[in-house]
Amino acid sequence: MARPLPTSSYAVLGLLSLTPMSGYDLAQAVDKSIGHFWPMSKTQVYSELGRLDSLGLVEGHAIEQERLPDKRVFRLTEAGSRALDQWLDSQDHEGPTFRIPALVKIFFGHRMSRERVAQVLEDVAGDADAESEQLRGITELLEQIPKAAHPWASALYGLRMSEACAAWSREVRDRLAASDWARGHHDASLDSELARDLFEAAPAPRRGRRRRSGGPS
Amino acid sequence: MARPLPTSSYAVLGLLSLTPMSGYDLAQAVDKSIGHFWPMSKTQVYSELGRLDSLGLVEGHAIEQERLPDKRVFRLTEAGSRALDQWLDSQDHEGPTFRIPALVKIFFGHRMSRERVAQVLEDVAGDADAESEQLRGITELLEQIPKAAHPWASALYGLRMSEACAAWSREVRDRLAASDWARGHHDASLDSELARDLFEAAPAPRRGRRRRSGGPS
DNA sequence: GGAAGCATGTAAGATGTTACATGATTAC
DNA sequence: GTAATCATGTAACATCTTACATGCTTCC
Repeated sequence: MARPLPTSSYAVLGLLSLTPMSGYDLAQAVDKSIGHFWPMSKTQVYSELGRLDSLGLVEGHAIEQERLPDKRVFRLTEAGSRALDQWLDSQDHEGPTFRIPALVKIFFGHRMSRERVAQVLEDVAGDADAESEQLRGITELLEQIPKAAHPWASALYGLRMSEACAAWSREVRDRLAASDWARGHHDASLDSELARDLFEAAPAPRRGRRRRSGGPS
Repeated sequence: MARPLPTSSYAVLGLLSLTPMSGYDLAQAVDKSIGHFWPMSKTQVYSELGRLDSLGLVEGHAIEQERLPDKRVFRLTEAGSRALDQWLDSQDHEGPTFRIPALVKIFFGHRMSRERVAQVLEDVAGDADAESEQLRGITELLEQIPKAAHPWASALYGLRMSEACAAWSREVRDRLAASDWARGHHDASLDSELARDLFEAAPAPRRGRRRRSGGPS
């Protein structure tokens, strides 16, 4: 058993399990479904398809089209279907990752003016509100469709997260405004003394692949 | 003006702005501070240092050590300091990305048994609770340190998110258990009919670099 | 009738991770 | 006294993105 496939492979297998699609269609489908919590670019979809094809997990049929470029429509093979179910059943998946540049800015907020920090927080809240609104629509729509329970659950996740994000932003804004904390900007020297302590304080969360399904001891 | 630097570069600049460090120290510092919302591997830190050095934004001094390998301690240059402040001030940053394999599994929950779905949700909640507990400690600690307002805000973000994640997991669990939704498993055929509609329903959220600061029209 | 967009992809390059190397030091 | 860990990195590789190619079609 070689290195396990990355999550992106299973994402593609999963979408193809719903209906056969071309690479282009797949990329669209990603953006409109799992893209909220597992983004993939168009080209990455194509290279996943290449790999899965060479592994025999999907197979593609060329289809000629009028006034459009020919396309290859891919569908799961038996092996692909099994691989997908095995992954769904296993606990051996990558850990989640969150990458939020705005938070990096906030972390170094002592180098910014109060106003600038407030503005970054505002932006975060604004983005989160927009996302919330969008996801609220999707969630409500999916809620009506009895068969769409799992897509609904996924969409709700995004909704709850963006709500929490907006709430956090406002909580911090109020807290910073209310307290004396926010005074003492451009006082990096003291902060750098503090730095050592901070780095000691926080345990290191390790990410990456987790929960390896232990074979027989 | 060449291609703008990736967020990771500024993350390194930011940490070096607190205190000069070796690559090894930096990697530790990342894990214990911004790693929660901007993870970087050790090796990536080194390659960022290489780039920043060649750009003249940081400079390293070799230091010999007894019974330990020599190290190079890096610090910001004037240009590096300016680059950092400029980034903090700008609105031209990458968008956030969330990659959550467990959610991909949930999305394809129709291929799993009810029990298995419940277990995945449980796992998510468990992980979130563990993360919450850790971050609660950090947050409370930082709350006491007047100068640590911004690190506090960042930690609080992680805390609020993991709380929301755990809450979501339980909300979905209850909802799935209560409703008739969860029946009709292994009924992928209907779901695949549905698939088209789903893909139509959801607007495509585009990610990547945003808010380009518009130059003069 | 030129510009923008759709429907397909491919090629090149940047970003990020896992595995390896090495000598000292500490833990059992 | 061997195994694990620390403190430094480097080399090799996998993942993901941005830019390009191409012919049709729709918009103004």
